[in-house]
Amino acid sequence: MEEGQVSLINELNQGKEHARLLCSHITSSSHENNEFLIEKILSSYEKALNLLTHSQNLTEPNNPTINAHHHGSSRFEEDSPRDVYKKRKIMPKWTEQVKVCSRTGIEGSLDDGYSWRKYGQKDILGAKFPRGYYRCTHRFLQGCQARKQVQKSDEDPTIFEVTYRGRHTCNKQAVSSKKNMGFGENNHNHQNRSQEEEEEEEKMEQSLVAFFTFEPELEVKMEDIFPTSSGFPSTSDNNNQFVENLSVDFISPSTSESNLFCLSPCHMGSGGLGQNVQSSESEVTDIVSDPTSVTNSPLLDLDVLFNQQDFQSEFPFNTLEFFSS
DNA sequence: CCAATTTGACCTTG
DNA sequence: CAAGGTCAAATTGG
Repeated sequence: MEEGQVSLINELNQGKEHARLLCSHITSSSHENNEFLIEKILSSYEKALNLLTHSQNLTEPNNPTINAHHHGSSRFEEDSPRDVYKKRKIMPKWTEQVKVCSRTGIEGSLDDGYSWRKYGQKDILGAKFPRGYYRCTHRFLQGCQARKQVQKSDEDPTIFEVTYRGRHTCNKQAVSSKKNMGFGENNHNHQNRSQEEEEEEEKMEQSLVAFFTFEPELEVKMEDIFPTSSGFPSTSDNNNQFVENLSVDFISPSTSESNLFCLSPCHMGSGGLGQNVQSSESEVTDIVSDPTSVTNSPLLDLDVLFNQQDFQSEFPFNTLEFFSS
């Protein structure tokens, strides 16, 4: 898919998400929260409209993760030892920007409910922080090929860009270990930091707790955004587990003033381009099928409205022509 | 003692 | 050839 289309769909999806969040919080939440969400919704649709208006020039210069190459390579025979590299091409790949809010220290994490094992780390040219490479813990037990890369954002150190590759084929969405949340960067290139600082950061990071599985409503949303996503499991098992693991501070009203925004995955990135989905042709059919996402939002009207236009990440037709003609 | 992480070497890709 | 991605031996940690 073309970059502009990705941007457009992301914007629309984002608007949809904010609207839905607003639906579920509009009765209970504070006034400011509602206002914030409304602003985000307006901004998303504004950007979407701009994208449509300037449809000739849709490139997003500042997002290196968008490289929607569709290698049509349909030839991969036997697994030679070095087929690892071939497989890269045909695996579905999507990027998620995760914000770890740190105002109170514990408001989110990169734990997505799966257990990952780190297998590498690289300094990336032009990036302040190294990139961590993770694979599914059950790769050898069950041959699960899922992998992810985690990179701390240059501008905002509370934002992590998580790129998933391949889906989980393992049954066990085994207990996620607190240590495997993806804070991969270590400090071999930050010599100027004091030991105290490093220890402080480590403490903070280890105390972060899962949020993707915290709010039942959110799980449904994540599946709407990532129809193919196995990265955000929604078993109630996991849910209970994480709730049990939450610290009292986190749940208590005294610190919950703005949990709403931290629970929401932030799709930021310049130009409003944050979350994007790419996939190889072999996966497209999987993505476009399964329109059966049902939520039990209190405001059914709005929900239905948005679900009717459930903007898929991969359209079976030319999106821009469809919208602009 | 076993499992996870670290880290430099090695490999692929553009 | 340089940059990114993976491997695997050494190290760390529970």
